[in-house]
Amino acid sequence: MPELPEVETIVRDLRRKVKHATIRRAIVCRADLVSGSASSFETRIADREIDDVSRRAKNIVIDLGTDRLVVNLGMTGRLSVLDGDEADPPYLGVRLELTDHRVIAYQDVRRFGRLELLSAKEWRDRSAKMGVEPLSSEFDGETVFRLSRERRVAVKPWLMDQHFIVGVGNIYASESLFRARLSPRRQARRLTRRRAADLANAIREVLREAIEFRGTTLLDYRDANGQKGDFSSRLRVYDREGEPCLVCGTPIKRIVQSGRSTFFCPYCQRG
DNA sequence: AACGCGCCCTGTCCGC
DNA sequence: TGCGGACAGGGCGCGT
Repeated sequence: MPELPEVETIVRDLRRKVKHATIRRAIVCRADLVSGSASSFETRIADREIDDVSRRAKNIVIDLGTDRLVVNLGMTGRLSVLDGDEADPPYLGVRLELTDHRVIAYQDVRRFGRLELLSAKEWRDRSAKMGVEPLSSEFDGETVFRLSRERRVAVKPWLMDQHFIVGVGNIYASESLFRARLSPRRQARRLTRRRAADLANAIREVLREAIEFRGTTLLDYRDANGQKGDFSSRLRVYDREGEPCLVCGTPIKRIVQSGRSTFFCPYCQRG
């Protein structure tokens, strides 16, 4: 479900709401969602203060001092702050009860998500192995050019491979390629420096705009307040099969690459 | 090594 | 109306 803009939206909400709050106790309702045993997870997280909330790739990182609670939302995970007197929401996986009686709730219909408790060092090592952040200052056309060398895979699945660039998933991969006027089927290694620069700019632009609009809700995504994202209506190709291209009017095409849907304009994206 | 594919799981929608 | 299949924002592990 959530790609970089959706995760970033949740992180900003959470930071504002629960930074410096203290977790009184954790209750694991679905043991398969947490790493290690449910009881050790509950024990380790009790009586911890939340020093900060941040994002790395598509992960929400809750800084608990010596430990990091790392939440990956999978396809349908939701993290929200509840008042505490309300009933448990559906598909509740984990409840983090705060000392001020609010509750951070993790819900997940499909249970592809994960909550992991790592030491600061374990998290640092994990983070060091991840790809480059597309909104960081080290990301530019040269980065895209360098990382794509010798990659025979098509550029669209390459964009979604978190070993190279993080945070871009199925929606924003299609949207970035449309803005850069690049064919999703082109081999990554065939990108010229010029095309790589166009793609880097398109990625940054679409991610920034999507964050401004608080992310894209197709079905399940909600922010930390339970609200939908507003970027859905700004999508130019994703989920628009058969509809006219907003630039040239050609019907948008859907193909399958690496088992995932790709949407593109066969006329504008010949390059 | 790099890449494609199946799988994890539940819900929804569409065609017959 | 009912049913089976396709599909859904992610990521891992397997085989080639």
